[in-house]
Amino acid sequence: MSTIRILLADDQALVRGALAALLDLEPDLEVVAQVGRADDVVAAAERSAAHVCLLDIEMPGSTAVPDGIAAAAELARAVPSARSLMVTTFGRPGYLRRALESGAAGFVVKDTPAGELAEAVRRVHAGLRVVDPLLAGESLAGGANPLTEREAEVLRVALDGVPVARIAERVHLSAGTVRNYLSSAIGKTGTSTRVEAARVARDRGWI
Amino acid sequence: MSTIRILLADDQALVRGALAALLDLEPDLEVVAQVGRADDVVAAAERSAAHVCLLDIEMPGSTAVPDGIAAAAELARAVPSARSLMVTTFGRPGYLRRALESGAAGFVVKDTPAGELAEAVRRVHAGLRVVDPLLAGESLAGGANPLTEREAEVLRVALDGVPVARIAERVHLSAGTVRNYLSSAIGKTGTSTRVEAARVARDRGWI
DNA sequence: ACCCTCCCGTGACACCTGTCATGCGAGTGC
DNA sequence: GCACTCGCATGACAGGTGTCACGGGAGGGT
Repeated sequence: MSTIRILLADDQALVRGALAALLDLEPDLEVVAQVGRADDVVAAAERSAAHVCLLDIEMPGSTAVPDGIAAAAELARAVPSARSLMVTTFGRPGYLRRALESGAAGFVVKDTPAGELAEAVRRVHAGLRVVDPLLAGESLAGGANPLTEREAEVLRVALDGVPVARIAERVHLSAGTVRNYLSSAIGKTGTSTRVEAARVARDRGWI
Repeated sequence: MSTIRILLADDQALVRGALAALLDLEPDLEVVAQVGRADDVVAAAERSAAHVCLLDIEMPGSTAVPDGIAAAAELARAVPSARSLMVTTFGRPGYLRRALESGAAGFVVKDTPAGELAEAVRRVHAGLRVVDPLLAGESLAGGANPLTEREAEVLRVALDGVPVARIAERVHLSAGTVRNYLSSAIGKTGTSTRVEAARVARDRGWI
């Protein structure tokens, strides 16, 4: 039986190398490529003919492919023979939903015991879906994203606490309009300031 | 020659297990304990007679030992035979300074190539200091922490964007006093809102 | 006792923000 | 055409926020 060819994508070289060491302990697994940027994934997957791609979500990239979820979407389109297994620090419900919508075959958080990773890779390679059952429950309970595209846009900028005027110029809207969207988002999130609203929206994967 | 006994402390089980796999590839290194909380470090280090402790900084813990830096300080006090090597995601200058002040013998970021970790462990075990040279430069350039203890305290709470009134009750001060401290911190950080101030203070390791 | 410093609080002011009602133009469907 | 929705903008208001000057009171040193 031939080995499963794995691509590792994580921006932290130490974690990448450590995961490679962990997976290479398994005789049926072989790490054939490693990248540190989301926009390098597709090319490396093609070149290495990887079967399974372990993708971190929080990873730098280009504007077109800014993170691991976007990389999974690109991969599903460009290299359909490769299957994506998301490996992420944060178990945000919205991450899971967006990852599965983007064509990922599996989703594990970095809290998972190390021994289970190899098994997750095998299951993904076998065509099964692998999803943390706890997280799947949260994701369903959380419900859909109630924010409009504009609300999400201003919230993303509001995350780092800049004044409304600066949010307005970054998104090319008037300050008054920005305040309207923020007010609406504050209502939908049940918070009382724009920064609180932005933080809960991020934690729910809404932005 | 006997092996170097290593304790691994990282809250993410997968990363912990992967680092263990990486280090166990080296014949002279042996991972003898693993913990996932800052306040478990000292007991595990004593029990396992570890020589070198790899400590993640961002790690949950008790109020007395809230993170990896506090664990390093406790370790230096309670188990002086064990030496600490900090391994962290964020290369914030203040982290480095605080870690060294707390008695850590080394400091590497998770961007480091995987092959260098084992060497860092050996050097720490040999009594040398290991510090990322790039980070060391930044740390010196950054200068000392200009914030007073109170300013740092209110900024920590301000990080998540809650209204001033809620900051005031959490730190047991009047709202007016909180606004005074925030105003001072905003001036020292060169920002214009409390959340911006809190974020730059955090990124510089001031809080 | 005296002065001095430091921490905390208060009050006042201008500005920023969150909320709400309203309006205007560009589609869209009938 | 007409009504309708939708995205964006405006204006007004109350309350929150950042800034500043000032003051009391608890140590600490002499």
